[in-house]
This record gives sequence, structure tokens and C-alpha cells, in this order.
Amino acid sequence: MGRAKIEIKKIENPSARQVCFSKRRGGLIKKASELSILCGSEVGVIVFSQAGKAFSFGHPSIDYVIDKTLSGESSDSDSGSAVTDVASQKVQQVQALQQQQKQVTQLLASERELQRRLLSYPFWWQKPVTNYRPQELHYLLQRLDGLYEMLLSRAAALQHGTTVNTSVEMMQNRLTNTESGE
Amino acid sequence: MGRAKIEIKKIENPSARQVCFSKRRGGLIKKASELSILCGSEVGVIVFSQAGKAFSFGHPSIDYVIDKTLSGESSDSDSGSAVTDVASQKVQQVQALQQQQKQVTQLLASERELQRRLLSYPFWWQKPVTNYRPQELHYLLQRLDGLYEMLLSRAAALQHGTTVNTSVEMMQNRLTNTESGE
DNA sequence: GATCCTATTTATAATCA
DNA sequence: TTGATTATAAATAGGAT
Repeated sequence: MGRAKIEIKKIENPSARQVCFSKRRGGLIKKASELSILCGSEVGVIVFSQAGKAFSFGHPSIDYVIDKTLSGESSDSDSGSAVTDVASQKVQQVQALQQQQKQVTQLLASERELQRRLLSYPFWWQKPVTNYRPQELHYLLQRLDGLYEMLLSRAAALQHGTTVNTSVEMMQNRLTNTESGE
Repeated sequence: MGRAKIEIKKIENPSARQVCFSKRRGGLIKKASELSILCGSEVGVIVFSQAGKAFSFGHPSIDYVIDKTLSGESSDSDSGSAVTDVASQKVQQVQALQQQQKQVTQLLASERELQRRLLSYPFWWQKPVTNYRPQELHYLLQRLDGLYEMLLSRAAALQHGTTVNTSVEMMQNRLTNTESGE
């Protein structure tokens, strides 16, 4: 798309590379914006310059897109469903594991949200607590408490030997029995 | 860029919108890929279809870009450092909290990595465990075990009343004393 | 839903300001 | 460096499969 056709490979000349970066970054974000508007879809773009500066675009927001990605929506719930006999026996185990994953992921999302909130105030910790509105502090503390409560209950469940451990153990047994084959 | 010029506004016709989404999604990701190659820069793109399915591109990986974004590079480590007296007393507390945050965040990152790994095999859980190479299973199990061990020790530390709780309590006290303001 | 086909619109490489 | 200019390469709207 220029006077001359170019190969898609790293531009060696640093200054030419910088110019290209700047132009294409703008183009990429414009495209992302158009896609989100035309199709009403959720889109996130993040670009880091060589200097480490971040540029981003997000609809409805970059945070929203990141969180949704981390919560792992993906996988269509059906398609090649010709499950073998052995496989079907494993489904429940794995689903239990997936459930675990999801729970921990949610915990993480919660934590991340708090962290973001904290980071959104540069040097917030250098200010006396009294500078914050009580509601703001309440919010932060509640998030923190909730997080640790979740960690506690999660750990307690594990100590009492739940399906999690069972699943893991079963998989480990299976693994041992199969160890010999490649 | 087509037979006719179009306005950048939401496409009302659902099927036309779907077609546009599919085409532009591909274009956007191609552009992102080119940018990362041409300029050797770190780029991440995530798009959700209306059906909730996620499409992404990342260099060196989408996880890398997301993690880098969440770690929030920005803020220079010093600037307005005229800390008040009360504030300086709070610094240690808050720093302890930040440490906590960091630990939990690392835990999350670990979890996320495992989850991604699992999701990278479509319907992996529908296959008999024996279809996987022992090393692969070992890897997954180790990740899982590590995660829960971290959760356990974290919870144990909390139950024994550590600086975490202390910090929280101190902040809560401070909060109570300030409740009347604002 | 993806893919193939153009006619057009856009993005942008090279150049100059 | 940061912006225009402009000739060309690319992306893509509309339509058909």
C-alpha cells in the first residue's frame, strides 16, 4: 500500500522502522475502532513501542476485553462429540477441573480489579488514608476481605479432600499406568 | 475499500454485519501481525464475536501482552515525594498490601497459564487421558499442584494472623475514626 | 458461516516540506 | 523528529457460490 511493495519482514533501518510503527499503529487502531462500530463487537488492541510505551484501544474498554479474555469464554459446547468410552469416563473429572479453573480465575479477576483500582491512583499509598473518602476505603477493604475469604474457603475445601484432589489423583494414577507408552 | 463507500456506523442488517465482521476481523489480525513483524513490536488483539467466541492474535503471545499491560509499566518511581507525616506512617502498611497483591497476582498468572494451555487443545477433555504423552500430563499436574500448594500456604499464613490482617485492621480502624467526614 | 470475484476505497512507502 | 503529498499496494463492499 505504498509507492512500492514491501516484504513483511523486520525493517532493519531503525528510523524507518519507527516511522512505520507510528503509521501502522494508527492504522491498526483505526481498523479496530471501525470494526467495533460497524459490527458492535468487543475489540481490544494493545501495542507496545520499542521504548515500552503502551498504546491501546478497547471497546467498550480495554479492561473489559482483557477481563473477558482471562475469564476464558471460548470453546463451543458441542461439535465432534463422538466421545470414546474411556474418554466419556474422564469427562466428569476434567469438567470438575475446569470448574476449579473457573473459580480460581474468578478469584483472580477480583484481585486484578482491585489492583487496577489501586494503580489508577499514582502514588496513592503516599497519601494519608484520611485523604480518601470513607466510601472509597470501604470499597477497597471489602474487595480485599472478599479475596482472602475466598482463598481461605478454597484452601479449607482442599484440606478436607474434595473432588479436586480426587480428580488429580485419578489422573495421576492413570498417568502412572501409561508411563511406559511414549 | 469496496464497491461502494460506507459510513462507519453500526450495520443494521444482521447477516451483512456478520460477513463484515468476519472479513474485517481477519484484516485486523493480519495488520497486527504485519506490525509485529515489520517493527518487531509487541502487539495483542482480541475480538469477540456476537456469539461470544474469542479470536486473538499476540506477539510474542497474547498472554504476554495482557500480563505486561496488567503489570502497568507506566509510573516513574519518583516524582511528588513530599510525603506528609501521617502518610509516611501508612507507607509500610500499604506496601505490605501491595506485596500481597503482587503475590496473588503471580498466583493468578500461573493459573491463567495453565488454563490457556488446557484451552489450547480443543475438546482435550473429551479424549482419553492415555492419548496424551506422559510428559504433557506431568506438566499439567505439576502446574495444578503448585497452584493449590500456593493457595494453601497463603491461607495458612492468613489464619495465623500476619501483617496482612494487621494492615487491614489498622486501615479499618483509621476508616472508622474518619467515617464522619465526607 | 467461509471463499471467490472485481470495482473502489483506503492505507501507506517513498519522498519532500 | 513530525507532517503533508501522492503513486501504488492492499483491504474490502457487494454479489455470487
